[in-house]
Amino acid sequence: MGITTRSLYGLRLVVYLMKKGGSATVKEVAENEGVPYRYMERIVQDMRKAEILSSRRGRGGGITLVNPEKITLKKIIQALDGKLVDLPCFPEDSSDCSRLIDCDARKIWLKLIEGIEDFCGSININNIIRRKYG
Amino acid sequence: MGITTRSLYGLRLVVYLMKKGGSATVKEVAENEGVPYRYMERIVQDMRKAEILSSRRGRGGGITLVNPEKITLKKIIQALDGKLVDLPCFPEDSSDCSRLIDCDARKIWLKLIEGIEDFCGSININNIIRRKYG
DNA sequence: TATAATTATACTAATTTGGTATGATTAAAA
DNA sequence: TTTTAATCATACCAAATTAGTATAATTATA
Repeated sequence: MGITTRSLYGLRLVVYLMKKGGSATVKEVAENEGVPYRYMERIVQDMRKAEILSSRRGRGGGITLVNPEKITLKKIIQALDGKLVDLPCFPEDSSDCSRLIDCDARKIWLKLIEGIEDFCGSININNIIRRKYG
Repeated sequence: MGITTRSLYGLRLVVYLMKKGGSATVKEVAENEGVPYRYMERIVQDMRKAEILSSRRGRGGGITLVNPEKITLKKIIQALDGKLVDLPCFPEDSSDCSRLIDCDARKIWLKLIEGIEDFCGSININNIIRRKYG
């Protein structure tokens, strides 16, 4: 289970903006966080689509966190990697994998996924940065 | 965070052997679990090195779980994928990533990893199969 | 009108994953 | 003692994913 650089950089972006307590340009964040600018641009776009942040175009524009106090690790990873955990045994599509019905192995994986989703959903970035918890 | 087919098949192997309650040949397991034989052979080798199972060569040989009651999801994934969760920000090597000292983002990732490791370590396959818990 | 920003999309390179292939080794049975 | 049935050790390859670049369009301000 690998953490991608997309999520890695996405979290850095969120932390950066929270600490700054306002807006910034993508360029500023990329430079300060050591992330390739073009790459960061694309990460920002996905986060905007997921409504983690909003943006303003044109000179003087930039990005702002939408609801800082509600951003969890789960949201960031889902926005950038699509799924939090990807189980490659052909889930909802059914048709494939004849073993699916009453597959004990699969039940164990689903248990794992549920646990990870709950846990990631409970990791509130703002609370951690503000030292409210943990 | 993707689950690999190696871990997927490794867990199937463990469940198969537990239900059978004894030994089997790699070929038997591969056929019954719908896994390519040569691939399963390599998975078995890594699990043997991790002492999840033992093997006997030659005609009449096969594989057996070593301590079925102690096998967790953590052990299986670590044996087959190396790390449970891989954080690509150059950890123990230090030298790389000048941001490392007091990096809040990294602390959050380490918190996640710790949580996942604890959780996976608590998922005991035998207990689940025997319906002792869960 | 120039400039500084985001947006959209296409492309490419590197790495990882998933799987094959080949041959050696071991041990039991014929 | 030879055949057969099993694991063991490596090397190889192809497909998919990930990481990152490139280009041009759009938007808004100065």
